[in-house]
Amino acid sequence: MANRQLKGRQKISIQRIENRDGLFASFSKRRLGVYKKASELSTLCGVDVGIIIFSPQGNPHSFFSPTMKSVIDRYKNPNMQSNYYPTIIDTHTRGQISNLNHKLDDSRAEAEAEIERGKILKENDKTRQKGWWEETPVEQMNKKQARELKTWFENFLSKSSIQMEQLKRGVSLSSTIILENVSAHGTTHVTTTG
Amino acid sequence: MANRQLKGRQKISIQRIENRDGLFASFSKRRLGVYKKASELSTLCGVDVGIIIFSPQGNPHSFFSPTMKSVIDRYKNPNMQSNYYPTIIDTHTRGQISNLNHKLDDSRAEAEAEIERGKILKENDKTRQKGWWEETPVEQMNKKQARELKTWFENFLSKSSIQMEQLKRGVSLSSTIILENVSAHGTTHVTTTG
DNA sequence: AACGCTATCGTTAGTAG
DNA sequence: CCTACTAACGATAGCGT
Repeated sequence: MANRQLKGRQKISIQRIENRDGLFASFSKRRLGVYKKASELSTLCGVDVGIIIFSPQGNPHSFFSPTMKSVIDRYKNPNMQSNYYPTIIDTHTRGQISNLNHKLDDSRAEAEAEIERGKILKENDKTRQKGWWEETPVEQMNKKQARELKTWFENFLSKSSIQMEQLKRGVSLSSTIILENVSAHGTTHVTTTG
Repeated sequence: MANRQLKGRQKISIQRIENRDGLFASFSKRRLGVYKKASELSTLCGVDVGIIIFSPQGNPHSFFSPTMKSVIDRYKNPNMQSNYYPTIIDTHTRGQISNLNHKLDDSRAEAEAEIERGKILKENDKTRQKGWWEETPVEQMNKKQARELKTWFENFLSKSSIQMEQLKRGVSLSSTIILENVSAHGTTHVTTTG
């Protein structure tokens, strides 16, 4: 804290950042920013949100809110109260997480997952006022990612059932089984680095 | 402008909004806010972003940036310059849009699409500094939405090819054909009300 | 019920550690 | 790479039209 003559935020024009370090820094900050906005939207309005972002390196990151499971549950039972989820997620997830960690067979992936998870939890802590979200662990499934994304998408597909009917027919997959295997938890956040 | 004693923005806690009107208002504003953040992220960092949001009424909205087509193109040809897209999109899209309008056979959907389209274009106009984005028309395909989402997802799947390989096998679909039929354009924004 | 306004809040660029 | 800090910018809640 030597040079207390900071310039603070300056205006930038929205065009590709050329500086590599600056680009990665901005990507990290803004990716989380988008997630936060999305989670706020989800909580405020009680809606389902899914996001997929490819990093500059080409790695996929995804974010789901409130939950893949909640999407299905709510689809099946629209009258379910919204405060039904917190409990389910809170109790259901803690066990899930450690299970999932054991399922990760790539130790590097596991380490990364742990870091990422800690980051998000900390973020939650910083802005604590989210109800279920503030207690929501984050799941990392580098190895299971494809399955995850697919399952999530399937669920969304099934939600807009009528128009989708014909398309669903072309898509096999036992979404439910996969879902129950790998994800029955709170907001999901998947990152792959490989 | 009678009562100039506005309170301005007040702090809110992030929990479900009970007031229906307020909820819808917030949803509209914040959905666009998320899109804007996502488009900025996409432009600043040159990355692909896809978002799906279900409205409080259960209608799916989605947002893609920069483009489903760009995702594939970039996947096929990673060395392609980023300023390649603006031209393609600008010229390619204008024709696409009117074509798509003719394809809409539900007049209600068409009307809604037009409103939505106008809204986004106006939004673009308000924040003009985005390069290709400021010229990017928005496409509405209520009837084609399922196909769209699917195609987009397929493209993302194919991008993270190695891990996905086995899963892709379970998913048939001629993504490319569909893509070229209904979308070869700039940022895509799909909304369904039905 | 979408749009304009503006005070205020929340996000983030710039910077240092 | 991440964390912290700050100042500035950008998003938006609350109103009014």
